[in-house]
Amino acid sequence: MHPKTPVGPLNRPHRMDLQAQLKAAIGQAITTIYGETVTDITLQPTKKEFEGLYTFVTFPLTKALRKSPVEIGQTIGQWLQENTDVVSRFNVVQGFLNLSVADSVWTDLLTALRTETPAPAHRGSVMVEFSSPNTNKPLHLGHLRNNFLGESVSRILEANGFDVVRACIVNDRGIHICKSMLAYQKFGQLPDGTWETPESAGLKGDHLIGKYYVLFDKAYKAEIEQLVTEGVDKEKAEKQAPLILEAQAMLRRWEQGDAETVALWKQMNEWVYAGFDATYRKIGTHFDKTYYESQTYLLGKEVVEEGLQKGVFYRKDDNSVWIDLTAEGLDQKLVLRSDGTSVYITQDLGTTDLKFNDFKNDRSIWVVGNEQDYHFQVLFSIMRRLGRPYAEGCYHLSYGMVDLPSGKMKSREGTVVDADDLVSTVTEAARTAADEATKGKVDEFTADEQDILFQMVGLGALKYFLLKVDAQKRMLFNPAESVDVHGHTGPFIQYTYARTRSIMRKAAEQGLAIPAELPAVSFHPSEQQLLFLLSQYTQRVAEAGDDYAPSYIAQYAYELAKTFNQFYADVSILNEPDARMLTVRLALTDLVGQTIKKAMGLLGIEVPEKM
RNA sequence: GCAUUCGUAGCUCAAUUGGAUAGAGCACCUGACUACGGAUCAGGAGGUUUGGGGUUCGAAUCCCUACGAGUGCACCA
Repeated sequence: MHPKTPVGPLNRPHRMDLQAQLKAAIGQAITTIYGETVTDITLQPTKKEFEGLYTFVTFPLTKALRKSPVEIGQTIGQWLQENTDVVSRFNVVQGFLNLSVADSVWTDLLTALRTETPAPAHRGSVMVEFSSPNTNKPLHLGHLRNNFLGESVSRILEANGFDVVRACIVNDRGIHICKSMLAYQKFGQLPDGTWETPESAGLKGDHLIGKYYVLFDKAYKAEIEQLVTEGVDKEKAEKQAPLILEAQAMLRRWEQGDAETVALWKQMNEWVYAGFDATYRKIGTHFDKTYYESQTYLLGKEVVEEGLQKGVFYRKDDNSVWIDLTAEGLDQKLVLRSDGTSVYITQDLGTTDLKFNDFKNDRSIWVVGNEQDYHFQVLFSIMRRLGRPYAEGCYHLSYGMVDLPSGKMKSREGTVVDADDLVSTVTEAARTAADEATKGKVDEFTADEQDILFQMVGLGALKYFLLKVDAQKRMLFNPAESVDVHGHTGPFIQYTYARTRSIMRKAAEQGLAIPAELPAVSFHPSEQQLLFLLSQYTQRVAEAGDDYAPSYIAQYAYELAKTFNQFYADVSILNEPDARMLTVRLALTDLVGQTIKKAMGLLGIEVPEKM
């Protein structure tokens, strides 16, 4: 919190923090005029249709001061104008006091924003778990939303002073992998007697394994159908089909460590991981730590034991172990089966302990879809009941499903959008868009440079499309809109960045330099708007960190780009005859470019020098 | 049925966390010194914020209720 500081030319809050300056001034005005102390003064940006930058709402003061909202506004406004050098003008509309800021303050602000980049205070460490793929099929659109969110939140937290451990828990065991393995055993041999590999098939490893998963499903369905025509009812048929029995048998062999089964499992997983790695590299994410469920699925039983001793859990007559969470508004929940084997939550209890023991993080975040909201409520409640000191630092970053215009994505119906295919599609769309742009700079690029650019722009479009929406909301993925480069899109922001860079290059060619201390000028409204947005960057990053919300940053980056383009249309930069004005506008342009780059960086989106 | 999330322009999303006449983009019209980069900008049209109550000086936001949608309610993961 900012200490109460006298307002005046000699001593006032930091010049970078315009809001704090104004708040302090208003606080002092109220104290001086009315003899009252108001602790939380809130300001809001002034609506566009009124003159002013920040608005102070006086309605809440009417009771304490026993004056009309208008009178309070007039009095405070008058005082601020006369007694501070921050407020240059003011107007009052009902209970709204609109304050305009003096040019000198703007100059100070721009200077400070350009020269002072305070590093965030160290806030501790956090683990962000995301992606969490299954090893039986390639990544799809849903994973992309998850990955982009996880990567972006990681970067936002780093910007807020956290050390981040990116963690991935791979679901590499279970019946679904056995299905792929079994199909491979049955159908993987080629006519020449050799066995199919990613190389011989010309497929990424994850896609090859996905292919066999589909083959299993087809053959399995055929068996069910056959049984049904023989008069078996469907439910029974699903359980009796030879293929599913074989897959279950294979899972048992795997659990017993059967050499041949484990060897096949390892081989197939290697292929899958190679495929995943390629995708992760392409979309620009990596993990500091990967946990494999094959190594963690037996964890958690000692936690159950501990819970029983502490009386947090109880054992039923049939030997199963439960926890009663009705006091928290939840249900009774099974934590260990009657045969002593684990359920999903048992494993998570163990894995959570493992994660905190491994890295001693202050916080831990799970980026997992909202169908698991209840699971995480239960998990965190149990951790609190067990007295885990880290329980309060646990957070489920829950996100909504991605729908297609045709409806839900369903792997069984083949409506899943494949991640690799999608990346290729958006990259090609960027190429097409560049062809259509009348004044793009891609002609200056080599073929390789173009490939890099189109991937950057395509991924920019895709990432921005998925990140601009509030994570918790279910969203509609419209393929046509996701590759759009106009309007509220990633490429629009990338374009704006390229524009700022183009101007800065030209300025450098002309030998124009920007001095550390900027000359005094009078600011155009669109310049004030830009400066205002620039001054809010740090705060928006902090809010995005507090709420784990990349969408805040996405919205901000768009606003900034849009405002810059307005500014660009309103005034001349390099053609400005007044040298002082030109200098200030260059400084603004430069700062906008840097800020766009930083903001997009927090989203995991790169920006090009030219496009 | 119970729990939970959500419902804003034709469509996709915002709304500084309770503030002014609810804002952007797409789509649709109209315009911008052959351009400091037109992948841009300006303007027009488009709304009973699902309906109905309540709290408040003030509600898209908080409470209640009805309707509609998603998700979860396995000794699956």
